[in-house]
Order: sequence, then structure tokens, then C-alpha cells
Amino acid sequence: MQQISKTKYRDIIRTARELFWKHGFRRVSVEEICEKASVSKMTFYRFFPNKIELAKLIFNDVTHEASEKFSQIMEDDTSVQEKIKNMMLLKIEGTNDISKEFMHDFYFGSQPELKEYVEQITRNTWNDIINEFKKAQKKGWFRSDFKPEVLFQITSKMIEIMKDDKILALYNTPQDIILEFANMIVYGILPHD
Amino acid sequence: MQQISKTKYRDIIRTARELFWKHGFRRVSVEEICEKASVSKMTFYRFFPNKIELAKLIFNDVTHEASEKFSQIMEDDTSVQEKIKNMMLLKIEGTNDISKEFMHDFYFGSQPELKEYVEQITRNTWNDIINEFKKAQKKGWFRSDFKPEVLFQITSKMIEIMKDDKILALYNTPQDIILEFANMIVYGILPHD
DNA sequence: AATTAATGTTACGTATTTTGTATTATTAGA
DNA sequence: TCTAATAATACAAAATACGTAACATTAATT
Repeated sequence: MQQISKTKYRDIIRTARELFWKHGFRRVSVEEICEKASVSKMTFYRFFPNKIELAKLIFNDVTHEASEKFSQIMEDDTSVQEKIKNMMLLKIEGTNDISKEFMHDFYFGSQPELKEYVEQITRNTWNDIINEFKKAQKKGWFRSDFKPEVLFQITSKMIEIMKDDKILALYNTPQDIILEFANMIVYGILPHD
Repeated sequence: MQQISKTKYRDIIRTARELFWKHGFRRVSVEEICEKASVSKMTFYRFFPNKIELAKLIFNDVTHEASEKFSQIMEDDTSVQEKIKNMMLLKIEGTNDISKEFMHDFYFGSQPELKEYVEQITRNTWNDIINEFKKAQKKGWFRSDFKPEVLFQITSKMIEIMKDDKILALYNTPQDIILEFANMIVYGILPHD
């Protein structure tokens, strides 16, 4: 056996992702991941220095995949309405897909390192998205006086608002809040079909 | 303040039930329950001697409710197909709703006390259900040589089949599958009016 | 307003779990 | 056979969870 098993590596990531997805970061132990992935703890620590680094990697994957999907929608040869609709659907799908548990420990957990990392990645992802917006804007799909960068500020503030228990209580899940903001961004607060 | 707050008591149970439901027994701490239920830890321990006793109570509630629903179905003045259909719906609802997590720690957890309790309750519930079947059999709703224990197992397995995507794709709605399976159990696969 | 019991707050010792490493044994490919 | 990847086990240190106690606060009753 001279080859490092890429399989084990992937098994760990896949298993951890599933578990984090369901229960969040803090509820899942390294040993549990190892057991489910049929991997010894030593092997785990040969691949990853600790649980946090693994979480970073997984979070990175998840956001990257989401970002890819978004870019795809923007680049698709469809009408603006269709794009907006797809964006909304992606948001809905994405928020349905991303478990509350998964994000919670990242945002509100006790590891400042993880929180920082998540914020950074989120920032980068938003940069990508803003660029997509600018490209779209050049094509005349949005108002020309609208500044995509504002989106970043809005979403930053959104996270702060999310932390407010009184606001949280108004919605079933944090995802609903995200959806609400997405709606507001696209359509404003005027009624629409 | 001379009255013990029944509200707090209920809040604890409701919150704990939700958390156990999602994450199982071991992943949820007393403190977490208290926080989410907006109750101090002391109040918790005034109501419950420990986490295990709370779990017992909740498990008891859950199984009792399920059993009640089942009896209701059997006692309803409906056709046999309707009863079977409702049984399946109940099962689906139950299995979709009851997370594996919820049961897992009870069965495989490290508390033998809890496991024993669960096994006993399960046994009792099971007996109740079989008795309902036998009552129905006496009324002539099933063949007299048919063993109710088998029906129960069959419906369980059928639910598993329903969850198969390939099977699911064959029908328009999940309800159609249920109806189909209920029919199959009642009439077999021979044509009937 | 004073009383009183329920509830909250804080702190704490103990028990359990988790983390990360070291050590030794297997395993499977070269 | 030899060798490196992996497993198994044991372990100390850190973190978390449990359950209790002592005291503070609240709000209804008198």
C-alpha cells in the first residue's frame, strides 16, 4: 500500500457533510464521523488537522456549488423574468436544501475562527454574485442606476437582523427571512404576482 | 405566585420533544432544552429528576398518541380499504415525522434503563394494535385465518417500497401509491370492481 | 406594603465526552 | 518479503454536561 487512499478522504468529507447537514457542527464528534465513514481516528487526523478545518472545507464546497448554480442561471440564455424566477427558485431550493442546523453553528457557534472564515467566504461568494450582476446590468437587465454592491451591505445587515430574536420569531426558519429579503430586493415591497 | 406554572412544564416537554425528535437523546443537553424553552435549569430539575425521566415521558406520549390514532382508525365507521389506507397514511406520517434519530438513542443508546423502558412500552403498544386487529377480525373484516401480526409487518415494508424513487415515479402522487397498496392488501392483484 | 412561593441567576464539584496524540498491530500493494 | 497506509487501543488534557446549592428576583395573595 503505497498510495494514499483518496477514497477514505472523500468518505470522511461526504460523511461529515451529511452529519453536519443534519445536526450542525457542534453536535457531531470526530469519532462519530470516523465510525460512520469506517475510518480510524488516526486516518482522520492525517487528512485534517482538526474538525474545524474539515468544516471549513465542507462549507467552502457547499457555497461554491451554490455560487456555481447562480452563475449558471445568469449565463443561461433566458429572459430576465426567467432569470429572476430561477434566482428565486434557487434561493428557495438553496434555503430548503441548506439545513438550519448546518448554518447555525457556523454563524452563531462559539468558534470565532470558524465564524470569521464563514464570513470571509460569504464575502467572496457575494463578490462573485455581484460581478454576475454587473455583467447582467451591462446587458441592460437591471436598472442602470442600481448598485449591485449594495446587495452586499444588505445581506450583511440581514445577518444582524437574523440574530434578533424578535425578528426570528416572525418567521418559521431563518431561511424564510432570507427568502423575504430576496423578494424585497427583486420586487420591492409593492405587491406582485 | 402560589401556582406552579403548568406552562413552563409544558414548554419544557414541547421543546425537548422537538429537539429529541430532530437530534435524538444524546445530542441534546438539558441546558439547551432550558434555553430554548426559556426556563432556568433549576425549574427543569424541579419538574424532572433527570433527562432520562423526561425522555421516558416524551416517548410515552409519542407512542400513546400514535396508538390512539391507530385505534381511532380501526373504530371509524369506514370501509376496510379506507382503514388500510389510513393506516398507511398514519405510518407514513409517523415515519416521515419520527426521525431515526429519535429512536436510535433509545434503542442503541448507552442507557440500559431507557432501552428497557422503550422495549416495554413498544411491547404494550404492539399488543394494543394486535388486539385492535383481532377485534376487527371478529367483526369479519379480515379472513379469519389471516394473522394480524403479518399485516402490520407488510404495511411497514410497503412504506419502505413507497420511498423508492423509481416506484414513486410510476405514480402521480404519493396518495395514488397508498391507494394502490391498500387495494392490493385488501383485494390482491386480481381485478375487482 | 409585606409576605410568600415560584422561578431565575450564579457558581460549583463531579461525571462524562471529546479532542488530539502516541504506541503498537494489521493490512495490502510494490 | 518489505513497506507504507491504515486500524486498534490507550491515554492525558480540554471541553462539555450533569445535577445541586445558595442566593436573588419576581409577582400574586394577604
